[in-house]
Amino acid sequence: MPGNIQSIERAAAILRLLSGPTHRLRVVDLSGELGLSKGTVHGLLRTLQHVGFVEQDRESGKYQLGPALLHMGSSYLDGNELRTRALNWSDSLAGRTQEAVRIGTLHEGQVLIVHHVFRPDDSFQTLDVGSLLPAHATALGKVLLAGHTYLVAELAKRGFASFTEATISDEGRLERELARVRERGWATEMGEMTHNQVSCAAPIIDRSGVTVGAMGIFGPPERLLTARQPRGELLAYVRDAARAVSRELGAIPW
Amino acid sequence: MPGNIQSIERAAAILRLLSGPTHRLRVVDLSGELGLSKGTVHGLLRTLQHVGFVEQDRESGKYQLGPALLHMGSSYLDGNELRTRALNWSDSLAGRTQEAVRIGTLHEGQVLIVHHVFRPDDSFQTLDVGSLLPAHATALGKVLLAGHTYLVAELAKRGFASFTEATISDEGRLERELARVRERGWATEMGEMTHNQVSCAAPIIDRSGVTVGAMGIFGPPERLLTARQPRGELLAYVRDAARAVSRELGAIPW
DNA sequence: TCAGGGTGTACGACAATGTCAAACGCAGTT
DNA sequence: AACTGCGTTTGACATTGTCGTACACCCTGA
Repeated sequence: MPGNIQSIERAAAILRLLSGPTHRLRVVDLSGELGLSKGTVHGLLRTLQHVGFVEQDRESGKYQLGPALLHMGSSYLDGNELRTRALNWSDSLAGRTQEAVRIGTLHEGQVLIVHHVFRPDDSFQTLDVGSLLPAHATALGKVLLAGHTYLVAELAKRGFASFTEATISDEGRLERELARVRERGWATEMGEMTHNQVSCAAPIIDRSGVTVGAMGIFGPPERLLTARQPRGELLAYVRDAARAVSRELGAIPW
Repeated sequence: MPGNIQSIERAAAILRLLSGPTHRLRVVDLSGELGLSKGTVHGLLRTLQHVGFVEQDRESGKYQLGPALLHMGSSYLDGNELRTRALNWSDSLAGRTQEAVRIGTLHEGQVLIVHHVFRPDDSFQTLDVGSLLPAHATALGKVLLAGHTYLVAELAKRGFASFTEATISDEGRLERELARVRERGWATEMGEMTHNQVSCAAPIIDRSGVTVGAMGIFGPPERLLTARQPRGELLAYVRDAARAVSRELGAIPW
């Protein structure tokens, strides 16, 4: 790997920090975190500001992400084949199941939500598109991990965070769970990330056979489950929809 | 303005091209467009790919935007004070008016949609968050331009595109329209961007008195208009909501 | 009112850094 | 089989970004 442009890598590191839990950071915070001199960070920030990637709060002097990123994020979605192909199918899946639908793909070992259809009722729901979810604690993530085995060992180094008492945070148990996912062709998750919230999902596969995404529904257990298992008809709808999208992507019907 | 880091500016230019109408571009397209050597562009792309800002379609070799941008875009929204403060008010505005609500801010002379609440019925609607709309052909844009007068002359240099026969594409007419917007405190738009689609909007003002955003509703004329003017009660709701958000931002009540 | 520590910002000098043009390998065409 | 187009790699040059220091500014507390 001959030469990566380091000023760009540093700029990206700054943006990554700014998209973390603290949305506004000072120059010294960034320079400390990155181990760079104040002046260097300031130069990077100035150009990032000039291109609209960051903006500065004139009162506090702190820096935050800029509007250009929002537009580029939505442009990414427009060009994303997975999402484009899945648009219709996810709508009809939501209609059939009467549940919220999400489509995710892997990004840095987490699940990036690229599409989200609200549950078709009038309840207030917040859009998850653009969110990063933990892979080991969501049905979408399990499906994706099942298709990219090498990742599990890598993620294990950082450890698997526990969100509820149901979270699978042991590598061995997770591996066994993923093996089941692979053989059955779908995954479930039972309150492993949020209490009173369960989900199931199936893989989306492209023409070369790799799992490029996952599609699933989520909601309260009393609606999705019978006898501690996903209701059969819901599961069938999910798997059918994911298979339909795969076929649109050029996968050989299976 | 001593020294902007040019590799970052060039990287940003690449990303801007990739977020244009053509979502997949080749190295030569980019190098031609930017006037840079193929090798340079390739180096930039490699680094951008490494940080997840672009990805390469392995079959065609073309480059497109990457998933990291999606996450950063949504992170921008999380940290955006305008949107955060407006969340509740836009929901209630949509409920009261039974119409779709949008909130926009200025970005590079256009209207960047930072929030969008669907019309509360079951019709299929596509999310506009992240979209860039022309400022001169939307009610949101007129409100924003009315608060940033200097921009009109600047935009006039590039010309005002015509979308329908109602579009105001003459600078003088637009200036007069904006003067009316300023004195009335709200703007309308009647099929000037899309046929059979009208909108009205009011300004959102921060503690220092500058117009930082605009909030409005849009929909078919038969629901929004009476006698070729926005229905009084809808307009009142819009203005009330925008004023409420302004107050949350610290603006002095007026 | 005046020091003090904190911040964001500007300025240089040095050399590490990114750039360019030319060459390579690999497709699909002709 | 030669050719044209692409993405990619290489290596030498000097442009470019980096670093430390120094400045201007805003708070805080005495």
